[in-house]
Amino acid sequence: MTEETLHKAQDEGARTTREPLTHNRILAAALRIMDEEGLEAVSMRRIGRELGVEAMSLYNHVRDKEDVLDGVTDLVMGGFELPEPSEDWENAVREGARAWRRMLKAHPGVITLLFERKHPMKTVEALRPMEIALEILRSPGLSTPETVQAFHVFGGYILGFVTMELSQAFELGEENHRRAHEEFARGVPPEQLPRLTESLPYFADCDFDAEFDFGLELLIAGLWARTEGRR
Amino acid sequence: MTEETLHKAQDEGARTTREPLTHNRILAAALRIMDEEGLEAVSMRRIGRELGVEAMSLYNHVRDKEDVLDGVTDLVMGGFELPEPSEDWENAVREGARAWRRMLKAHPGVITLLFERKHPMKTVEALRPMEIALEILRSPGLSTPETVQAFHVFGGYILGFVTMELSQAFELGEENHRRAHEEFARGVPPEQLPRLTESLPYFADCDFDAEFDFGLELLIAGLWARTEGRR
DNA sequence: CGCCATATGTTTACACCGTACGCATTATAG
DNA sequence: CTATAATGCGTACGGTGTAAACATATGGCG
Repeated sequence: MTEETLHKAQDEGARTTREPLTHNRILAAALRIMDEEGLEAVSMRRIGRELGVEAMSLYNHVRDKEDVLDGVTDLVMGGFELPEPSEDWENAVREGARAWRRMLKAHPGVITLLFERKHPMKTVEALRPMEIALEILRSPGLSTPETVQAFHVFGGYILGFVTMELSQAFELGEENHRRAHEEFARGVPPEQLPRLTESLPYFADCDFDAEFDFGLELLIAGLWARTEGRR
Repeated sequence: MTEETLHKAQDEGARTTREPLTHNRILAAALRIMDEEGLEAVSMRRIGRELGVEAMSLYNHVRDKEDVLDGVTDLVMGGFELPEPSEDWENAVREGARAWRRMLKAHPGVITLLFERKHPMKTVEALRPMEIALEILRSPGLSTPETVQAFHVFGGYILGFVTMELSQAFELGEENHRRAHEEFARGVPPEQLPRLTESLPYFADCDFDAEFDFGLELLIAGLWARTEGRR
């Protein structure tokens, strides 16, 4: 090790603990902000602050904000491990759907990233969950168009259910949740909206896990029945 | 009619064709912009331009932008006519679901308005579609919690399916659609993602109407079977 | 009619956003 | 060492929502 290298290393260690900016560090920071403060909180200035750097410095490692969001999408999807297709088709679909739901709830921002933007995913790893989902759905003998159809049906169900779930359970804390519901209920006239009125308590306090599984089982059973003659 | 009124009327007719700003005119303009240019195009300045007025003038009739978006939500939902509950439960659910899908596709922005914002709807008319949906679902003898469960399952399916549908069919024109899909397909390595590769043509050109009905029938049949003993 | 209060629209200004551009610093290559 | 490239920073422009002060016009009342 030469004098210069030693000196340099010492410099970095002593003078500046700040490690250099990186594409990955930027994406990680953006994901952290998105998960903790919501997608709308992710701004270039906010990411810069998170990394102790000015916003414009990010542009040395990233084309623009779109690029950041694309990267975050790939990051999340690339780290999403879907259970492998098994012989038990019904159980594979069930576990796959639950895994998708867990992932979407863990990173609510990716719903918007995936479905309200033109840009499709770019890396192979990010597309793997989709590949596995198609492989699972196909396995009981579905044709390719039928597989795509099943993907849209299951995918739509999972996506929409989690979206409804998140839109209702947004508040952080039981107390806020309860108060928000009570306040809403006060604005609903029972004589004009009887069904809504009687339903409100069950909207406020319902078992989303069980409800999700219930609808999921309907779809699985229905699709399974369609493939009766092929197995 | 006095001299003054005449004069005034003449003034208004001659000098200024511009009718006064109104809460409703603002909401209508916002809705128009949202449907034609997307939710992200709706800004106070853009609404003002649409009405030949400065942005700040809107604040004489509207609390803030949230208030505008709340109003647009109520406007759309208030004008949304859901088919009345009929004796034929399966058909009522089918037609209800299709009506929801049509509405969400006609006003894609309301998906975001309804599910990515805290503010619930305020007017009775805006809540009526939900009331009717609950009434329909309840009719074959479901308990109230079961009705809520069914609402989440059907609602989630409809919402998610339309979201997927819209996220894929965003491009205006057949040519763009085709080119975007071809470009995406070029980035997908067939040996690593065989299922995705074989599925891509069917993703690019699929019958969403038929696919939607397919999944819908699965849910209807499944739920109908559950109520077997109660009818 | 004159006068004033209220309602409505405008202007300006501030803090945020994404990002184009130019400069300063640092690391590396020749 | 110097020349070049990479990296971070500061400033600036046009966009956003909206607070505050101001201008104008309208309607009521003597």
